Amino acid sequence: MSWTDERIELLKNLWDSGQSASQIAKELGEGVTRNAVIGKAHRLGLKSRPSPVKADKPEAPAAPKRVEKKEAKKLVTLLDLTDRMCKWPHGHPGDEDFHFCGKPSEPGMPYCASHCAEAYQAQPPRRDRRQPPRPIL
DNA sequence: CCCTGATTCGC
DNA sequence: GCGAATCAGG
Repeated sequence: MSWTDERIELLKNLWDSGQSASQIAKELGEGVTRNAVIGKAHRLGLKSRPSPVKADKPEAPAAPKRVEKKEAKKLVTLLDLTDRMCKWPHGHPGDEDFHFCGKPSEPGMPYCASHCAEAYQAQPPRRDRRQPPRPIL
C-alpha cells in the first residue's frame, strides 16, 4: 500500500485528533506500522505532539506551581479500546462518565493485573452449609 | 513488558 | 519518499 491522498487525509485527521501513532497504524490497517505513520507524519510536517523523549528538561526547579488542578483524564470509551487494553468497566453503561480501565492488559487477558485479580478470585472454600443427611439410626 | 514519538539510513 | 531498526524516555 502507498500513501494515497485518502490515506494521507485519514492520517492527518487521526493524528491531530490525538490518536497515537500505533492506534492510527491499526486503523489504517494492512501492514501499516506505527513507524510508517510516524515517518509519514514527520515528513508531512504534521509533527511533534509531546514526545516522551524530547520532554522538557528546564532544570531550574524554581517553579513550585503545585496547586494546579489535576489534568482532566480522558475517559477510555468503548471506541478507544484495543486488545491489550484492560476492558474493566467503571460506572454504568449509558452514563456520561462510563468508561473502561484502559491500562495495558495482562498478556492474553482482557484485564490488567489488578482487575484480573478482581475478576478471577478463586471461590473461597464453600463449606456445604446444608444440613448433613441425618442417618436414620 | 507495556507504551510513547524521534531519528537514522539503506532501499 | 519510505519505513524497519534503533534510540530514548515513561
